Amino acid sequence: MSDIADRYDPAATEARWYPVWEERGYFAADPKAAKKPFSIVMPPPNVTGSLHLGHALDNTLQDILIRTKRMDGFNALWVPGTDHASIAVHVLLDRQLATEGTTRHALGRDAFLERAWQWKEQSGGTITRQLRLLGSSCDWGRERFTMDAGLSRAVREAFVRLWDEGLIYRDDYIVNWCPRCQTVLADLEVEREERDAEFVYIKYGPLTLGTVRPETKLGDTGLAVHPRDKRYTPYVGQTLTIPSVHGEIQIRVVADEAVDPDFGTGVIKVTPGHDPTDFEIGKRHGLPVRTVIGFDGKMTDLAGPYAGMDRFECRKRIVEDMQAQGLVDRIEPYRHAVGVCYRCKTVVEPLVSKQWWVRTKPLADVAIKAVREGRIKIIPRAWSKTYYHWMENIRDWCISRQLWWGHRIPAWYCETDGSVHVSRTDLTACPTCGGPVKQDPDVLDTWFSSGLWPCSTLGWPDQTDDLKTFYPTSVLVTGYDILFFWVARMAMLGLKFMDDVPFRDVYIHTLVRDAEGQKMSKSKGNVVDPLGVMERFGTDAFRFTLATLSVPGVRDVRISDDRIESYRNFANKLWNAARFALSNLDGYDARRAAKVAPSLADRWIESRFDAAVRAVRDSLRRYRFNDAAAALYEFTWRELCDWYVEMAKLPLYKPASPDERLRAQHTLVTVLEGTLRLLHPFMPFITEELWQRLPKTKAPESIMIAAYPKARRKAQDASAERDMGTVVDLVTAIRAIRGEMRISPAATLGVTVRPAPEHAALLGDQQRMVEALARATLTVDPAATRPPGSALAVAGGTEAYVDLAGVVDVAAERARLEKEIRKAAETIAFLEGKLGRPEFVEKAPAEVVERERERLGTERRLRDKLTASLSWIADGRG
RNA sequence: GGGCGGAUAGCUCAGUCGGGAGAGCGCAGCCCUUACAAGGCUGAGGUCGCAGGUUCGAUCCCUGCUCCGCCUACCA
Repeated sequence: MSDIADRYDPAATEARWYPVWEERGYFAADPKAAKKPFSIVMPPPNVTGSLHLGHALDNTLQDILIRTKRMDGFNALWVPGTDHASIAVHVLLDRQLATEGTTRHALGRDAFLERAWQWKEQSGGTITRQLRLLGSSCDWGRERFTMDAGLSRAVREAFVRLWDEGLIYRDDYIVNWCPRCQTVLADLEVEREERDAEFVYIKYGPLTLGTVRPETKLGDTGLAVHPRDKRYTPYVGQTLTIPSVHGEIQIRVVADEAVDPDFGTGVIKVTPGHDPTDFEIGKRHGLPVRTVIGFDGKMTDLAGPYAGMDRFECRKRIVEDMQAQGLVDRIEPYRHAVGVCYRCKTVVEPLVSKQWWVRTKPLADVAIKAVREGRIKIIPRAWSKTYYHWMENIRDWCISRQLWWGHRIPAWYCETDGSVHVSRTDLTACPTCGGPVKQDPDVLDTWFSSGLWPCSTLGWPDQTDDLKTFYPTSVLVTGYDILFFWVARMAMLGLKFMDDVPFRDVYIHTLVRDAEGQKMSKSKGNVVDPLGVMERFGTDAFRFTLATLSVPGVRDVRISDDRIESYRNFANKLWNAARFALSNLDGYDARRAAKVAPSLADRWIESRFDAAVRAVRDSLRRYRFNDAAAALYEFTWRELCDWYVEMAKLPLYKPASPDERLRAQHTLVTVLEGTLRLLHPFMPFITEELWQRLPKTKAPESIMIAAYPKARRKAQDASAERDMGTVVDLVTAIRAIRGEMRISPAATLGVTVRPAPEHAALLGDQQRMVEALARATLTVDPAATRPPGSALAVAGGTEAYVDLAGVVDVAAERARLEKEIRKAAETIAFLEGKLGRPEFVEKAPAEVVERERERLGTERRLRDKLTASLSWIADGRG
C-alpha cells in the first residue's frame, strides 16, 4: 500500500498519460483499417479563442463518444481544427493597431495579412493545447485550419461550382453594415438589443407620422399607408409638397401591405436607402434610393446642411431644427430593439451596396428533405422543428465581407470591358479580351468555409481515402446557438457537393451558465475558467460533471463548484477502492481463483456490473450522457464500494478457506477492472492510472485500446440479486436501530434472528456476512423467542431482535415503533382505498392490481409485527 | 407578433411505456470501524407553478392561466 497515495492526485496523472497516448498513436485513425468507421469532426473553435465551458462540454461529449467507439472496435476518427474567425481577428488586430496609433488601412493589405498570420502562428495554438489538457483524443495528425491550402482550395471549388450553377450572384441590396468593422454582416450576425429611444412624431404636410430615426428623414423618398386604411385613401397616389428642415420636398404617397394601420398614426416614411422594409416597399413602388448616411456612419453630401455629421449627432440636431420650425407634433418615449454587430456591438446601419449572395432556397429544400426523411437525425428531436422553421423561411445569404483576413473572393473584373470572371485559378488577364484584371477585394464569410468543414477536412474536392471512409461523419456534437450559423449551412453545402449528408446524427447539447443562471460574459466577470476548474478538482471530475449535466432537451445548465467537488470526491472514491483491492492482493493467482465457485456476493456484484454495462451502453446509444454518468456513479459508489467492498473484507481478512480469499480477490480485481474500462471514456486519466496497476491477463498496453465492456447474459443472476436484497434489508434494518438508538458504531450488537422459512437457508449461509456488515453477533434460530430488552427489526418475513439490554431506552424504542407503525398505517390506508374501488380492480391491468395486493399484504404483516412489538414493550418485557 | 424551453426537497437538478417521486449539495444525530473524514452509518425534509379536463388512477397526457428564460420577426 505504500506505493499508492491515499488521495488521488489528478495533476500528476494527467501530465503522465496524455503524451503517452498521443505518442503511441492511439488517436490516429487509418482509412484502410478493416473496421467499421465511426467519425466526428470537431466544431472548429475560433483560432482567437481559448477554452471556455462551451468548448469543454462540447469536446468532453465528443471524447466520450469517440473513446467508447474506439474501445468498442470501431475505426474511430475525430478530426480537430480551428477556423480563421475573420471578424474576430480583425477586431483583435484593430485594437492592437490602435494602441500603436495606426490602422489596418494605413498598414495596407499585405502587411496586415502578414501580421495576422504571425499572430495566428504565435497565439493560434492556445485552444488546441487546452483541448489536449481536457484529454481530447482527437487525431492531431489530421488537424486542420480553415485557411490551410487544402481547405482554401475547397472554398474556391465550392464558390466556382455554385457560381456556375447560378447559386451565387452579385447584386445591390440593402445589407447590415457595421460602421466600426467596416464590413457587411449577414442577418444572423446582427444581434438585437433593447434600448430606450424617442418616438418622434413629425408633420409631413397634412399627415403626421412617428419614427425613431428622424435623421433618415433626409433620405425619404415616399410615404406609405395601408391600402385598406380609409383615413388616408385620398392621399394614395398623390405627390405632396411639404415643408422640411432643408426646404420644401416633393414626396409620393403609396399604399403597401407592410404598413400596420394600428401602429402609430398608420403612416410611415419610406427611406429605401436605410431600412430593409422601406427598401422592399421602395422596390415595389419604384421609389428611388437616397443614401444620406455613409459607410463611415456619417451623413453624406445628400444630407445638405448635416453632411459630415455623425448619424446620432444628426438625429439630435435634426429634431431640434424641426422643433424650431414647428414640424414636430410630439415626442414619446419608446423602447425597441436595435440591431448591433455581434462582434463589436456597434449599431448596425442598413445600407444599399453591391454584395455577393448565395441563393439559399434550392439548397435549403434539399437540406430540409434530408431531415424529414431521417437521413439526418437531430437529437433531441424537438430541435428539428426549429431547424425546419428557419430553413423554410431562409433568406439569401450574404457571403462577402469587406475584410482582408479570410478567403478572397475568386472573382476578377476586367478593367477594359468590365466583365466578371470567377475562376479556380488566379487570373492575370481577362479571358475574353485579354485586358488587365483586378480581383474582388472582399473576402468570404467565415461560415462559408466552416460550412464545408466535414468534407474539406477529409480532403474534398479530392476523392481521398479519408473522404471515402469517413464521410458522412457519424455524429455532429454542438450547441444550439450555432444550429443556423453552422449546422444548417453544413447540411446545405454537404448535400450539394457530396450528394450525401455531412453527418447522420446531430446531437444538440445545452449551453453552460454560471451558478446564478447568468450567461457568462467577460463584462459580467462571471466567466468560469475550465482550466482553473481542472486544476482545482481534476480534469476527470470536471468531465464527469459535464456529462452529468448533459440532459438532452435541457436548454441551459448551471455549473457550480459544489457539484464539481462531489465528482472529485467520486474520483477519490474510485481511487481508494482500487487502493483497497491492490493492498489485498498478496498471494493472488488469477488462474487458480477463476476455478473457485463464486460466493453470493461475487455473483451479485457480477450481476450488478452487467446491469451497469447495459445501462451505460443504452444511455450512450441515446446520447443520454447524464443517465450513463448516473449509472456509473451509482454502480461504483453504491454497489461496488458501499456493499461489495465491505462484503469482500470478510473473505479477505478472515477467510474460512484460502480459496474463499482467492475468489474474493478475483472478483474484486475483475469487476474493478471492468468498471475502469466502463468509466474510461468519461474519466480517461484516473482509469488509465489505476488500470495500469491492476493485475491483468492478456491485456493490451493501455486501457484506451482495451475492449469496452459488453453485457453478458450469463452474468445476470436474479437469484443472487434477490438473496442479496434480503441480506441488505436485514443489515439495513439492524443498522437503522443502531442509528436511531444512538448506539456507537463501534459497539457490537447482539442479535437474535428468526428467519422466515424462505430465508432460513440463506441466512444460515450468510450469517457471518450479516454479522460483519451489521457489526453484530447473530443467533439464527427459526424457533427463537424475543429476548427481554430488545428492539425489533423486520426484513420481509424475517424478524431480528436487537439486544439492547443495558442500553435499552424504552421510550426511544416506543417512539421509533410508533413512527414505523404510523408509516405502515398510512400506506395500508392508501392501498386499501385503492383496492377498495371496484373500478380499479376491474380496469387496471392485472399485474398492477396483483402488485398492489402484495404490497398491502407486506405492509399489513409489517404493521402487525411492529404493533406486537409495541405491546410487548408495554407489557414491561422491554 | 410567432415559436421554443423551464417551474419537483432549503439550493442545483434527474424522473421517455400514466400505478404514493429520486440524486448531489446543505441540514440533524452517531462515528477517525485497518480503502477513502474528499469518508461511514442513520435520519429529517416535497399539496411535483395555478385552474380545469381525460382516466379506475395524472409530476407525467389535453386545454387555459401565471411567472422566468431563450430564439425568431419588415410595428417604423
